[in-house]
Amino acid sequence: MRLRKSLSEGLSRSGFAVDSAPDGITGLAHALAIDYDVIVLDLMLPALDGLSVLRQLRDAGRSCPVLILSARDQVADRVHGLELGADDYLIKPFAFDELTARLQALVRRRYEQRNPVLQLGRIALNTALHCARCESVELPLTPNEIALLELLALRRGRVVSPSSLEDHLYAGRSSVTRNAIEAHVSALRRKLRAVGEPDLIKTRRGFGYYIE
Amino acid sequence: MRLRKSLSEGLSRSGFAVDSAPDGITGLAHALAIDYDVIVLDLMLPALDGLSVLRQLRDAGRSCPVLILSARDQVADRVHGLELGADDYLIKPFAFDELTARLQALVRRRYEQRNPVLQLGRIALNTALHCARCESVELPLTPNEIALLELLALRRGRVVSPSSLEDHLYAGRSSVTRNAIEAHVSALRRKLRAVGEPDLIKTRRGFGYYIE
DNA sequence: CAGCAACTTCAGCCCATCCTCAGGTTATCC
DNA sequence: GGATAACCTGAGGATGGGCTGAAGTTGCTG
Repeated sequence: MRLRKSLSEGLSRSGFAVDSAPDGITGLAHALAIDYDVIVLDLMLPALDGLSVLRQLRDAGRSCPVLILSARDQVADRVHGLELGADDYLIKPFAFDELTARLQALVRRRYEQRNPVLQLGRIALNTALHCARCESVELPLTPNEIALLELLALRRGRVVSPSSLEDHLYAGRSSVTRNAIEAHVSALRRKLRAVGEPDLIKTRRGFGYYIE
Repeated sequence: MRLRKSLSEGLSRSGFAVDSAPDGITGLAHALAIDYDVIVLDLMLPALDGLSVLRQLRDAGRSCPVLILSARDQVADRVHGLELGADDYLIKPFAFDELTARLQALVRRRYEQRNPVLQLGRIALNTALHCARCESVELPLTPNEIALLELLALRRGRVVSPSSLEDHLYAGRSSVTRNAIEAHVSALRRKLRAVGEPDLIKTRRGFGYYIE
């Protein structure tokens, strides 16, 4: 309980957008519903234990990176977790900095594995460096604009709904106006237009935005 | 008992084509014989309990999406169900809308995972991009028209009632004239006619619309 | 504390989209 | 074959979704 809350707050402060769940079933449901960048999974969970959550996640074909938290004496479980496809583990108690470092490594590795550079028309989007270049000149994008562009790029070929974009930009934290997303899209388009890519981000009325 | 009947009727009214079975053995037999889009499985069943049904279904190599219905105090069973490969669960009592929403999600996920493009005659309907093409030229469809076409396409081979279409287009929100649907169908047909597919959407007088 | 950058909200505009109406057309039933 | 109900469709006014510039807010930095 206390651990969950303090982790949540600490990670938020460190710049992660955090969603947290009180038990295994809820957590699994979230993990199946949302494509998280990384999952921190405590092996000691109410309702559905961590290993089962992990197994079902993998059985569902989800490759999302998972970091396991385990007690010092849960050696067997930890090993089992790694066999089931966990990507890293940490033994409680741990230094908070250690956790953020590992998580960043996992997130980075994930995007790099998928090839960190996505080519979108004349725009080269580097998801590892979080920057976009047009013929090797860097676009001056803000964090939200980059995040938006990455979300659309990683799901290109699909329409992404504004509410889904909200979820990923804000992780359910604040409740913002629907217009916030529109404003960011607008700003992003202006900057794309300035380098001669006016039609990269398209609108599908009534559904959302998409690329390609 | 009562639950089964009312579920059956409610789901039919919501546009699902429903088969129901009074006990586990019958249900399992149906599930093995027919490749359903989705299965709603109550854990409390006569003759053969839900978990056994699920296990045998999975043992037979069937990957059909399964949604479990369980009582609030059946936590262990629910967990077990998820371990056995159920895709979602709902705790009784539940809101009916919640059920239809989950079922829609399961059905859609299934189709989209396979292939987001449905071929309807010469029309290629992309459910991920929410657009329709005829020999690579895009049809200028409005959101409601696309939604309509997708609903009919996902249930092709079956007649879909106007009230079911209403439910899905408006999510129960507003109450519109019955004519609204007719108007949209009309507009959709006109656009299909323009590309040489005049008879894609057919009318079954007194029941509704269908494709193929 | 001032300055600045990023973010969110506000307000207004534009126009695609919707719904309804009214009248025409087609199927069904006796 | 006529009556009736179900369905079709074009037109037009109302709606509201989406875009954008500008103003207000927050939070960081020096």
